[in-house]
Amino acid sequence: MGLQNTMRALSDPIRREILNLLKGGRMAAGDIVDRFEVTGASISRHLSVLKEADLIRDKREGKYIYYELNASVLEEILLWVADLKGEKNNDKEQ
Amino acid sequence: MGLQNTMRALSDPIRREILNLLKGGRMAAGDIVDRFEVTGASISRHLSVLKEADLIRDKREGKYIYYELNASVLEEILLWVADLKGEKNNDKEQ
DNA sequence: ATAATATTTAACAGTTAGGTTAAATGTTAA
DNA sequence: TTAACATTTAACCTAACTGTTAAATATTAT
Repeated sequence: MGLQNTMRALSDPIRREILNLLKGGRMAAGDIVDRFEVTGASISRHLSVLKEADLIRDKREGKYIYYELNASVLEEILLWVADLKGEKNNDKEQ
Repeated sequence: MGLQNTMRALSDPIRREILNLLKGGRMAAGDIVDRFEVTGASISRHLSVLKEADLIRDKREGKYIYYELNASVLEEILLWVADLKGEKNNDKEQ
């Protein structure tokens, strides 16, 4: 939970690309693996990082495990970034 | 440059906190150091990571080096996140 | 020029991250 | 039950990250 988990999860390009893929709908782990040059084990750990961050959800159906995007967590990032971009006044820190 | 640099820079909590501090206006490196428990050398490297990502700019004035926020880079993140949150249709990847 | 202050850079140590292969687990089908 | 398939977990290796202390650089003041 929390911004830290989310930011850390998003700091890896493969993980961001996985999220992009899932934007188009849920995918089985194996289909995700096929989109990358790294091993299934490696993707599996990326998926677990994304899951810990609650950026994706998984659901087993038979021998497949489907992953889907959970974009709601991204709201926190939007707020954080917007706040930073927001009122950029020139108050001096004391 | 690019999203990767930005995301990596934002993945560290100290660096995010530095950006938050700079939201209130520019600060000299030493004043930033005073806000954290780690050494000046450590903060200095955090600052250089943020600078590489173009999230901050620096300007020497006499013996002080002032850092200020460059929030414009954050636009890219907003776009990326918004896109991910956006049209979440249910097309299957082929 | 020397000293004092502000900040960065270098060298090193410990930890974390991401990749690989091999073994383990869960599910389906023969 | 055995085999085949899908996925994860474990063990291991290397590279990257973050922190420390000490040395280097830049500026100002004496």
